[in-house]
Amino acid sequence: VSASLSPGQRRAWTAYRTLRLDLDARLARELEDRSAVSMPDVDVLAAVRAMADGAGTDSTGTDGWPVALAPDPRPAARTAHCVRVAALADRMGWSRSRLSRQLGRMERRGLIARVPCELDGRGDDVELTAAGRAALDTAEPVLVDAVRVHFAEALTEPQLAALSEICEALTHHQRS
Amino acid sequence: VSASLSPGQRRAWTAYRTLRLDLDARLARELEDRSAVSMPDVDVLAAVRAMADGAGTDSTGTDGWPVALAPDPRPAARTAHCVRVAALADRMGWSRSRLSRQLGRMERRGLIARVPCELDGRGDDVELTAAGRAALDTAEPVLVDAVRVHFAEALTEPQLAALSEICEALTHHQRS
DNA sequence: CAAGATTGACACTTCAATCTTG
DNA sequence: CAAGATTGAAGTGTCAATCTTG
Repeated sequence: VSASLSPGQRRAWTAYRTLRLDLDARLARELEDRSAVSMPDVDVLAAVRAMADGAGTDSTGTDGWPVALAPDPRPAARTAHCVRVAALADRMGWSRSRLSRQLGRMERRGLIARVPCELDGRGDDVELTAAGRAALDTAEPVLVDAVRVHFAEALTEPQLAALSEICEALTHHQRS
Repeated sequence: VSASLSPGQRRAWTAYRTLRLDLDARLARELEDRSAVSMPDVDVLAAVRAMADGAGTDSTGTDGWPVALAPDPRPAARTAHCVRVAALADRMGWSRSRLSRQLGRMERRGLIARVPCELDGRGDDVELTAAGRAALDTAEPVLVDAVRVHFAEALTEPQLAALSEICEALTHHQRS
């Protein structure tokens, strides 16, 4: 099977790919300019806070705040009250290796700490430092504003609904 | 300005972000499984071929084939008949540094060659090797098929049109 | 000095191998 | 040995120097 795409298909693919490149770069740039952290940093900080606090599988903060506007948390598996690396990785949909490296960089910068887990000597628990909490408090509104300005407010309600449906359909189609 | 997003806005953002992550990973994976090259490799190979052959600013191959399904080529600046790194970078919308590194990796793998430019001794011309051409010939249909299966054919004509308009609107909004 | 191009330092990501503890 | 977690090696990307030639 190898013909070309139709004009309509090609237009959509090009438009999607162009948007993806521009928008990601823009959001990352604004976040890094206006806060001390990067997108992956925010993902981790928010996920750690969510697991430490809220306990549950819930992806939404108590105040209606999205957990860092992250994508679907995968089916969560909680362990105890401490935040294990594997549980965090599963919840975020990240590989262990990826998370381990990200935690390493963040630990060096003082955003998180790894403390040996009492209950199970293999590996550590992850905790937010005061600096990590502060950084997250600064970064989250910056990120939400950027998403609002460069994405949400540029679309009408019907457009938002159409985009949601299309993206969800594609995601579902692909996972099937 | 810092309130939360509306439910519709949040749904759209989440759907978009989830799609972006899944789809990119899927396409990259299929390409790398079924060919000897990566997405950035294909971008470069196709852009070099397009500049070496077709000359013009045109982004579409003579046979109606998209140049690697790449995003908008930026306003092209051609120099001579040889492919200079800077011209290639501009055309692709890549930084020089990024392209230089990518070319370095590709040269090591024998996909492209850098030959000293006669007309202007600063820097080299980029050429496809036979292996590079072959790799591109293998990879392009693989990539198009993946885009068709995981993107284009999962959407109806009206959905394709709607998605194109939405993505184009966002891109335009952001560049303005 | 300008322009063409590369490099150093670092952030991010993946895969496969590894180390440690249960 | 299983599971928890990190690490080695390599690809990818950015910014700020840097080196070379015009």
